[in-house]
Amino acid sequence: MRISKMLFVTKKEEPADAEVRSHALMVRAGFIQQIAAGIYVYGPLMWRVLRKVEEIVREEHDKAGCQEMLMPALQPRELWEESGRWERYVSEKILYHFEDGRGREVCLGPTHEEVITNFVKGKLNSYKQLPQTLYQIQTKFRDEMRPRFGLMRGREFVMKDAYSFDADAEGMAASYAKMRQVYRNIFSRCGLRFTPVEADAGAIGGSGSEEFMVDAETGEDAIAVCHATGYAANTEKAVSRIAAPPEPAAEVAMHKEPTPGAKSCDDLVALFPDLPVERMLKTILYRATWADREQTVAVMCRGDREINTIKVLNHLDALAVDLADEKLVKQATGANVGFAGPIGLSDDVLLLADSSVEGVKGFLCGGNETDTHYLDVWFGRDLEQPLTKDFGMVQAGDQTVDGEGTIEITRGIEVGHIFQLGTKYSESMDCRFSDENGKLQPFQMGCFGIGISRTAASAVEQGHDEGGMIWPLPIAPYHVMLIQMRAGDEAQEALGQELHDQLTAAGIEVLWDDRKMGAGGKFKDADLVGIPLRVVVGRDAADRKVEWKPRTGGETEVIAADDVLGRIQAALEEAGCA
RNA sequence: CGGGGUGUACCUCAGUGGUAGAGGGGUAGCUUUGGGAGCUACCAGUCGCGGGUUCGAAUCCCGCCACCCCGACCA
Repeated sequence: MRISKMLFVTKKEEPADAEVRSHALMVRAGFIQQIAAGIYVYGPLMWRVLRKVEEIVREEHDKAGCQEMLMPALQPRELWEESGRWERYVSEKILYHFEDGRGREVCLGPTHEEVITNFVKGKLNSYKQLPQTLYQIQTKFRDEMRPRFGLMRGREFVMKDAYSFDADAEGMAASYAKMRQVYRNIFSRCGLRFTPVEADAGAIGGSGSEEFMVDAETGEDAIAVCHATGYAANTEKAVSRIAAPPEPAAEVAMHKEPTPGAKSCDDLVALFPDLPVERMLKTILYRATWADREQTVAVMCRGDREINTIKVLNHLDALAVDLADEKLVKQATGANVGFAGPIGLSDDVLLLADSSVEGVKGFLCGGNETDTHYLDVWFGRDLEQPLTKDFGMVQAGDQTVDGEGTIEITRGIEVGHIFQLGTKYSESMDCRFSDENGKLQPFQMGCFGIGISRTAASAVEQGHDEGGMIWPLPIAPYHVMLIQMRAGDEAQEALGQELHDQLTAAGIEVLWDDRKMGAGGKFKDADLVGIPLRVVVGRDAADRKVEWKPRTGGETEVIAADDVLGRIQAALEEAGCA
């Protein structure tokens, strides 16, 4: 394709509102344009990238026996009432919903468990038809509270979602394991560095779940990894083993200490320099919300640790667990914020503790009285140890639970998430099949998502330099950038055309910069757009010589025009997209 | 939804009460031609919207809207 005939518009200046490189570069290069918060136009080059990602996704799914289909984005309220998710999605303000012209309520699908479950109902009737996995690639709509980072978190985005149907839990686990491999293949083929991690299932529900994280500093998720043991988990879910707390020198009776203004552990460390922070126990207050009630919950943990509210939420099986506001803290503790403790809390407060408090002797904790803490407190002696469970957040330097390795915290972009749903939707929507004994059973379902547009953006987040984007060859908008130095030069024009035609005939996608403009601008644009392979037709065109100049790495090399095709084919093969 | 910020040309921005600006961009011409080249001329704005104060408002005040950033959800 000749650039001179294309809508190819780049900007010299960065957009003012782009926070991350992928966003800024894609806007500068004209790949995307924002039209509202979290809503983007995909330009011709972007669309080529998205189609390449989609094609890899399709091929891998089809190879694994999955069947592609397409479900509607527009969905009736009734379907969501059946699964019981309407209320929750509406109250969490995720769902785009409105009345149609006849006063019926509809929504734009944020996900498709309801539609697919409804679709297979009455079609998959027998265990003999199982297992099956169906998928689609489609635009999803979610009214994100905070869209950001360009395509990373949009309100409208392209997603691949797949759903598996099995007769029993073993079957579901097998379907899940198969998809796990499909996902590894997909992200590998896209040329991305990624880490599969154990994950929390969140609002989708179900048992096991894993996320696929593209390694990137700017990722929104923190992940705990251990290179020695191969452990990898989202910090929402991650577990670890921590060092035992230091023992007190002597057993002293519990007593109150004045601690004016000491609201945080830092303040207390300053006040009690001889007391290790591991022997200061924090008590954090939360408000837990269920569909029909609320409850104030206090969770204790060691001073050097943090609470993981997702673990608390899962333990309580609540809809939400939020940090208590000042008013609630005063009501529960009778004190200002910063002095909550386990002793003398209001009776209606549920007290829990993270396992980090186990074995802590002679500790300091809040006094439930402004400017007061208790010192030298012992569980068993001064109060009973509350229900203790892992409610903690892993920290860099923790041991893995098996004690075989050390955890470090890195960041990633969640591009895929796979779930074992179990019977959550098949039960609620009464979607069943007949088993070997003729008994009706709900399907064991799995669901599997890939953010197509996010995957594309994450490739840029992972591949860029000061000059611009660096696309992995398998998903680059074109395979090769053919730069013709001077428009109008006869030898260059002829060789450019010859190469373009030859490569195109060989199935290679060529972006041919034949524009009448200075060399500087062409090179800058080539760097910005980031086509990984580059051929320059310039002053040696009459001798049938060109420059081989990949986007990154390596010196510029003068090669014979006749060798270009071979070079490109070798590069394609090496990148696994031959 | 809470807290903070910004809205001026297609883009990036300057402009603190007195005739709306610069750079980039686009168009035309001449010169140039290996890392965003030079000159000339031209194009381009209801200063987010509504109200108010004032002889006079981009500028001051009030309201609204949009976008961005920081916190709770998710691909």
